[in-house]
Amino acid sequence: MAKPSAGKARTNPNPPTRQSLPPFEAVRAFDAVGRLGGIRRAAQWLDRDHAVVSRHIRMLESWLGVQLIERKPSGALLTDDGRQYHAVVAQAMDTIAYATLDLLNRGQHKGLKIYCAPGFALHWLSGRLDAFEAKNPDIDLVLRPTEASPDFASHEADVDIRFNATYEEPPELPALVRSQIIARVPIIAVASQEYLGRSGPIARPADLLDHHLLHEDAFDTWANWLTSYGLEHIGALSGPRLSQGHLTLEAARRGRGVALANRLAAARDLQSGRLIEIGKGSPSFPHRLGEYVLQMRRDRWGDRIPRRFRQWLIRAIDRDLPALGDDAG
Amino acid sequence: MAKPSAGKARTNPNPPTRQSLPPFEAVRAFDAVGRLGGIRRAAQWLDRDHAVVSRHIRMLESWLGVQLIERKPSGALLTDDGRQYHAVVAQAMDTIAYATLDLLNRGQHKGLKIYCAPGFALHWLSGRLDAFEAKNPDIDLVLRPTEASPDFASHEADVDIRFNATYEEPPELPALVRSQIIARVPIIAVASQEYLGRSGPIARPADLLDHHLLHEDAFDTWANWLTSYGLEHIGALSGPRLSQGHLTLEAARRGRGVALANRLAAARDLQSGRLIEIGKGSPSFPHRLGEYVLQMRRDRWGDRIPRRFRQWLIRAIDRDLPALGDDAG
DNA sequence: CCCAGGTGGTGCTTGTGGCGCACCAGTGGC
DNA sequence: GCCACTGGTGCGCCACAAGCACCACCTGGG
Repeated sequence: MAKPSAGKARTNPNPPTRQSLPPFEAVRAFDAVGRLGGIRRAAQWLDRDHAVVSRHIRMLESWLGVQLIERKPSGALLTDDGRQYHAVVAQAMDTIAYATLDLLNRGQHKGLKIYCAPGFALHWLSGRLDAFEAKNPDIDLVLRPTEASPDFASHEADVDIRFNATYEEPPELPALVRSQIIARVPIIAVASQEYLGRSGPIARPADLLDHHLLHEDAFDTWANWLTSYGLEHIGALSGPRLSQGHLTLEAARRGRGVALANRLAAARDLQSGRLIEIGKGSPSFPHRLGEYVLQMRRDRWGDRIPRRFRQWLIRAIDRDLPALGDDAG
Repeated sequence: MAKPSAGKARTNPNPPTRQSLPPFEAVRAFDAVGRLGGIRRAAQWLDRDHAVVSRHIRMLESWLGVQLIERKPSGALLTDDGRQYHAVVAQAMDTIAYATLDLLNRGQHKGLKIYCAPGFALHWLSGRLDAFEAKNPDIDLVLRPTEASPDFASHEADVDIRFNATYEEPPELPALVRSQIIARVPIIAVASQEYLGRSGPIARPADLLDHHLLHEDAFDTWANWLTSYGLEHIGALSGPRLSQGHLTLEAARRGRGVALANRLAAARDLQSGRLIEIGKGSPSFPHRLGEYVLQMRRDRWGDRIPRRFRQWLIRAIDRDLPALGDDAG
């Protein structure tokens, strides 16, 4: 007999054939179905497609060689074997879940501090974040729109979201930061219908040089964008400097000139018609792309809470993206 | 509050945040490490690479935000948190394992009847099957070398293993049978050193027509193989018909002529030098491949025992394959 | 009567996570 | 000093989980 080994384990020293535990995802699905009495209901609870749960149950039944549930048009009912098995399994899963929660509270990672580019917070994140909060009531969320990234070294924030134009030099990241692109969005010039009606025509990017350009903090944004279309020697640009993206959009809405924005930030105005995308679909204005990037400490990448947030974020964005990337719409 | 729903479940009607169960493979790894006091030991017990276990533990710690084990050069020791968590988790896993075993015995699928091409049984399977039996003492194994496939419809066997040359028309499978290729092996001509010394040279496949060809049941095998090299109008072949593959090999060993065999069946003789592969490495003899195919009832594909067998089989073959497919060796 | 809204099942495609391999670094006994 | 252990890690593979779209079926209500 092998040595009972380290740490005076109080657990069963002669484990059962641990190797023959059924595939766990299937057990989890079975637990949910048993609890809720229906495959679709269980799927909803597990936040999965019902097809997944259906297959898991069948696989478990096949694996065990025992029928666990009866499928009725009204839902799924446990068989006798199933009920017996479920009682044990559910109890065991509860045990693990409670112990896990205890431990989670011990490690006091209950907060998630998100720094974020102001535009993204205003136009997208703030409106959807409550859905994430509802799903994760145990997480203390803090969202803070800022101009600059946090100091990750001093744990100023857990997560940061920024926007970079792909035609500009990407900012250098510290070695301890890991990043992931979460969305690619066109960067477009926009103005109000009224402004376009009374100003000169815009057939090519160069035409914009004769227009009222609305700037954020610096002139670079417009300059780089125009340069990316092959314009050289743009010279000194002029126009109001409004310090923040949403102020330029506001000015554009009021017909004060042409603003540069990414389509996500301008989505609502474009849809309502308050702003018009200049050169939309025109071959003279091929899309210039920007990307939203999520960044956080490399060594925290796998942690439970930011991991949850990342998963939720990319799924939520993927849901919205068709409306943004679509050229025809 | 939602309805407590069907089936008067005796289980906790107000489940804890089931969604926040940790990834299960990680928990399983942690359980093993806690039991055995070392990552490599746990890996061996779980029949996994130690890298996997190492990563799972780190992931679990990161996910929980709590350190579970201390790594020492002498092995891994549970921390206080870890010990506490492990006691609960191990107990719960035991519970599930026992309940599962109960159910497995209820569904009396304890047997596995394997039909198999005689050559495969003789040269490969029979020698390794004891390893599978040792790992799965609960399974009643029956291995039966047969010339023909079993009748799956009447459950004559659970699993069947056959060999097909890829240049021949593959046999039609019944609709209820599912198959999987488990190995690709060159089909080669072999003879003894002594025979080759006293007979004419063999530089091209056509030269074989002047030789003593050792046949299995019918002449087709040689005929098809030769045809695959572009030889036409081969005419009537002659030579002894020895009814089974291993008899032709035996005859070849004794210098009675040239036998056709797949490299797996001939492996031992090739290695010991009793047989020589004709045209080895020569551009005139590009490899003709055959494949071993596992087949079984489609509706039993996912069942626990054949599934286990399949997994073991393909892994065992993969371990051996380099020695078979290797041209230089 | 049929149709709308519920149930579970399934073929196809995609993406991710589990995995092995090969290699590394640190430790301790002989 | 060597060697046999320990655990950690970058890389590439692939099986499996998951989503999607669609199917067949039942049932109750207009």
